Amino acid sequence: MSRWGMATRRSDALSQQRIVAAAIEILDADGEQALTFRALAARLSTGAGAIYHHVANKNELLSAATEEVVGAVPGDSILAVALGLFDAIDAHPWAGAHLTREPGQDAMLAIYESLGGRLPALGVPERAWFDAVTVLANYVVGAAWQNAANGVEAARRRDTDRAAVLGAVADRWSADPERFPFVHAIAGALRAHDDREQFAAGVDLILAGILSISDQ
Amino acid sequence: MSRWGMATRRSDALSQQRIVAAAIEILDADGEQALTFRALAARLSTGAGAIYHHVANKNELLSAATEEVVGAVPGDSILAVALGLFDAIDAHPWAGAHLTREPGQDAMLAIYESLGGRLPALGVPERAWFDAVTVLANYVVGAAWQNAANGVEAARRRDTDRAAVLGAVADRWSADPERFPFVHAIAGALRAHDDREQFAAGVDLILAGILSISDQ
DNA sequence: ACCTGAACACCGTTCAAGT
DNA sequence: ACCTGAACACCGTTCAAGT
Repeated sequence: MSRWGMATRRSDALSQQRIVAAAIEILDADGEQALTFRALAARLSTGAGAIYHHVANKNELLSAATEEVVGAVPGDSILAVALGLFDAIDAHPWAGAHLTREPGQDAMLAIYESLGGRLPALGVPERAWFDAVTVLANYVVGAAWQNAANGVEAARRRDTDRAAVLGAVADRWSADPERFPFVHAIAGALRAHDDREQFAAGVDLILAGILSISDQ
Repeated sequence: MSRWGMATRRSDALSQQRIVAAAIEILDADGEQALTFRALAARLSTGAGAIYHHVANKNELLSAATEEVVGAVPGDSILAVALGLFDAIDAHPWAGAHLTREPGQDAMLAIYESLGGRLPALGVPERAWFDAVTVLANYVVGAAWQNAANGVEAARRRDTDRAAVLGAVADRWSADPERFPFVHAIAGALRAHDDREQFAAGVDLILAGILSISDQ
């Protein structure tokens, strides 16, 4: 064996990294239900059982894939980070689904850090940090996933775009003004709204609350 | 046949209502993964296929069960409604999981209505209603589900209580102060905190933001 | 040590056959 | 019309057997 024998190996040898990369390709191309160990093994030209030598189970695989696409979103401000997460979840809806399915996972840690890390510099007192970042993170992930789910729904119904999906939701919201007067009142705003802009307005509302609490 | 023949029938005849009630019993007793059509059919002394005459599929069944336990939470104020939802999701964690899995579902409509319906009386201008209720609903459902998931985790590890679970999370948050300085800084607050009280503080923060935006 | 792929123990859903 | 329960078309995961 040559002296670089160890370095070359089989060039297609399995690894966590290659498995997660292949999983992300499947998830992005065909959605969450397309990710099965059989499909993943086929794409990696191996057996389904081989994957278990590198990832413990499907949940860990999804967590690793989620960390890959939402970890370390850059941004100079809380709003910039929030919009970065919004875009990442819009591009990878399955990551939004996984983040909400497992609230305590490691990927959430990175989100807490990148959103909350800017609070001290804003002059927010330490006693408010925990509440502030909890509200921010829950809103950012929840609203981004809600938006991404609308995109998935629009893709599922091949004949409609995202505006049509929102219109359909607005119709449903308007359907029962007696039981749901408030929802009926905001249905128009839903129909007219721009997802990303509205998302940013929500972040601003929370920031206003944080600063208002801080002054007390 | 007697003249009350129609009214009596088989007393155990299937119906949406009975199926949903049985599903909730299974979900509350043994958790989400225990709800299978076979287990449900066994509890109802029928065949699995019979259920499909009354509910379209498992997703619809979960949606109906979720509406049952989080629909129409009473409360005089936004905080009271929010705490009612917190308690409902704490008592039925699977409902929290389902609400976050399907953001656009009907049960969410009721939540928007009960949380947002109090905004007009607070003097919040109509242009702020949509943002305000979106932030509120995402925080309430997200944070309540996060809390409930901690309870599920505590139950799963039979030897620990909820405080121990939070302590373990806090340990994880403290583990890497270089990469996660902010998370490290708030780990202490997590360990010490009271879930329900902290949840209420988050609602207050959002309400402060709503009122601050309203004054502009 | 890593890989293979058949086998196991399940699922949700369908559907011919019954009442 | 409603119910029955076997059958279908899958899953994630395990594990004996290979290299």
